[in-house]
Amino acid sequence: MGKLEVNKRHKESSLLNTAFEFFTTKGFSKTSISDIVGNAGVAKGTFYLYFKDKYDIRNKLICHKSSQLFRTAVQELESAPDFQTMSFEDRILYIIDNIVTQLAENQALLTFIAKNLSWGVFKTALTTPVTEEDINFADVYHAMLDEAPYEFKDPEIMLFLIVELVSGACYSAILYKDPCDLETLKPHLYETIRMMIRTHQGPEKH
Amino acid sequence: MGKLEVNKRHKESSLLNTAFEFFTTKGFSKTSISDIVGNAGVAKGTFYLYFKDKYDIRNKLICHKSSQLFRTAVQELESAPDFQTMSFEDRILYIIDNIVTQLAENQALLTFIAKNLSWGVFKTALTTPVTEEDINFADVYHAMLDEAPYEFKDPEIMLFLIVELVSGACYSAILYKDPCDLETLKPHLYETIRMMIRTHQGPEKH
Amino acid sequence: MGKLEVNKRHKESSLLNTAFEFFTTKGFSKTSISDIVGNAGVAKGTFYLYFKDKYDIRNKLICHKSSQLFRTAVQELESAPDFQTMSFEDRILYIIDNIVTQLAENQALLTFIAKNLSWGVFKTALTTPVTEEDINFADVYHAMLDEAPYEFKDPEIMLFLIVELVSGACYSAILYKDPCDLETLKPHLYETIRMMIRTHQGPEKH
Amino acid sequence: MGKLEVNKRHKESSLLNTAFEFFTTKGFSKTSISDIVGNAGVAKGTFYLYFKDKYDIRNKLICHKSSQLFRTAVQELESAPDFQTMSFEDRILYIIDNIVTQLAENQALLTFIAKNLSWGVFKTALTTPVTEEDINFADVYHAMLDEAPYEFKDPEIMLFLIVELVSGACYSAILYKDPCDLETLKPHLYETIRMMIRTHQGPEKH
DNA sequence: TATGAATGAGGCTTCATTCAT
DNA sequence: TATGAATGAAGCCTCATTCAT
Repeated sequence: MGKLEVNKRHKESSLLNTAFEFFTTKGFSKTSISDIVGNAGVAKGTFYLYFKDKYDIRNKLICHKSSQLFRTAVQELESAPDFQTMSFEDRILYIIDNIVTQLAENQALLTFIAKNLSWGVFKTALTTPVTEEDINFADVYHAMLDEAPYEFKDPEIMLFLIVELVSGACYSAILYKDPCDLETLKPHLYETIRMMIRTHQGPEKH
Repeated sequence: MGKLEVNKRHKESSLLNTAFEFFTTKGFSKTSISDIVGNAGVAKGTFYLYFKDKYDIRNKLICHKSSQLFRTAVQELESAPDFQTMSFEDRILYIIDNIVTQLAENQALLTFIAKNLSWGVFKTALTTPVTEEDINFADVYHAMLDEAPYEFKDPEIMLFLIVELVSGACYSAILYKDPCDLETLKPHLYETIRMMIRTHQGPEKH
Repeated sequence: MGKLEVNKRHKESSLLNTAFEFFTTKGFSKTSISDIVGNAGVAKGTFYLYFKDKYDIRNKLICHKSSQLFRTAVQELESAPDFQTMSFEDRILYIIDNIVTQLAENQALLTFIAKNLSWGVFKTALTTPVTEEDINFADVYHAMLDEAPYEFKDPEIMLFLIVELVSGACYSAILYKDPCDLETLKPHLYETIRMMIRTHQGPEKH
Repeated sequence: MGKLEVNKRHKESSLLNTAFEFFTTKGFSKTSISDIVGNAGVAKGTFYLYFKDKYDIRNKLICHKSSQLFRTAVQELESAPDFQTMSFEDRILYIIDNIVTQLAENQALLTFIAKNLSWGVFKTALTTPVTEEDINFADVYHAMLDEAPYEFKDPEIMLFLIVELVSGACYSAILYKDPCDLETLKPHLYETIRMMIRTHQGPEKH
């Protein structure tokens, strides 16, 4: 049993890895199932045992990869030396900066995620972990809100606006340095985010 | 009939119109050249006399359509009764609201533009008019800045951030009402934009 | 539940039933082994323990189903109140009418049998029973001939001609009401059959 | 123009001929489009310029081939030395015998037609000629009826019964010599047909 | 007996593009 | 300019069958 299970897991992740490789280099629509199975060392038909079609594997990849991104950021935040004393605002910015840095270092991933991300997929990704290691960012976010000394008005909309702003802005700045490079953009971006948070900040909790 | 007549004289615009129709209904990759030429009443080969390939016609459409969007917004702004007395901030928001409204009323257009827009294409679109009627929004924007009583720091970055925020946020709110519908989003969005503008506001001009 | 229980005990008949269901609804070539085993609640490999391949299960079904058709007809004939006094001709027509009625009420079966029947398969079906209940129609036919007061010339050819005529004619009349519906056809058909029998009728037995 | 037209006709008939060759040797379902285009010396895509799909080319072939069969039979009938003096019955039997002979000499054609013929397709085939040479057998049949000295009751049903009888019976006799070979069958078959005609014969025309 | 993951050939069809007219 | 027949690579997916467990 164990053997078979392991073998299956192995094939599936082999397909996922290969697909990611191709999607980020050739692009989704120019990647064929043949490309994937060929490099994964698996027969064509086998692909369809694990994924419904090309769209299915793409969605699973997006979920998995964005989840990883957040997991890494949250882990690093929590192991930061001054984590305990950081304010809500600082924590959010820490996470954002961490993710932005990850993306700047992995532009293929940025391209892949950005071209295929929508808030809907994103929310799913951060809410329903695919593998055991994937985290549920929604929970983390709420925990952060609970720890904050202030109430927040419409925290979900706030998060939404931040995510849209960051993802759009970074895409262009990182990949095309247009209208400016990432380092130039950061102050503007982070300043804007701080203000967005403050705007949604409500009264102090009693 | 008129249609045929017009086709004869303006095959190019007939192709553009038909392509737009298909791109917004079936999507770009599921639209074939056959679809386009068939409905445009033109032969296959003729397509290639006007456009290099499928990507070419798409890009031209994006440019043209986004330009139209801005032209309409600017025109309506300028014919607003209180135009003269509106502040820079109000004018920007007027334009944004106008465009958002146009997109909410034309979701096919929204889908088409959003899926294919990047800051690069966008800047091109607003800088290099395709047809004679197309405006150069960059010029308009600079004129607005000139008329403002304040200096602005990095006005291009400011515009960039605004555009990214608005386009991302509206896409989700209009098409999926997620995380909230457009009307619910607007106050948050516009408030954020006002703050972004103020943040970039410099000293009064002398 | 009963179904699962029964499946466990009679996987073969479960496969036969499911296959029949699919063959008569989707057609033979569009039915896959997956369809069959999936709905029969059996593993893929198990199929091949009972049948050589797809053709094998089809042939077994045809044999079984046509045998059933004749068995029912013969049973009803024999339990008819006036069975003892019926002439050979009447008995043959009784059987034919009974079968035609069964087929008219079960058009899926008609389609299935007609599309896949040939005289060869048919003869096998009526000669070599598959299950214990299946009858050997050849024996029944010869018994009927023996009881008749006349000799018959080439009775096998006669039967052959009748079967070909009936099967072809009914297929079209029942399924497509073309060139006429079944009830309109019957008088012509039965009259023709009576004449065919008389033509093959020889001298009275001594 | 002429040149192009001729070229097109050429390709189409090349495809038809090749398809017929494969359908009659390998069978319909085992013949692939690749087989056809490969041997026709045409590109895959070209196939779809002339036929909707495999079923389309099959139907066109059936129509054409059965029409040819009848055309040949009717032509030979009309050039028979005693044509003028032949009775209606004799003429029908002449045509049948001619067709049966053609099929006995071309068993591939017999297999192809028999496996794919239904009264519906058949009627279409004999009513709506595909090429200019194809005849309309319905017209011929009615002309023959008109010339006969007798009225006929339900002549269409009569023809239907004859066709079903002949096609079923010959298929088995020619291809499998089962239950007897063609020559043995003929007397029975033709005798039956004569009787069927007489049964449908009405009063003499005045 | 029973399983079901794996296979991989092969099916059908689409489509951007070319080129002779 | 304009045509549209022809191309043929490439795409996606299905499926009967096997075999290690």
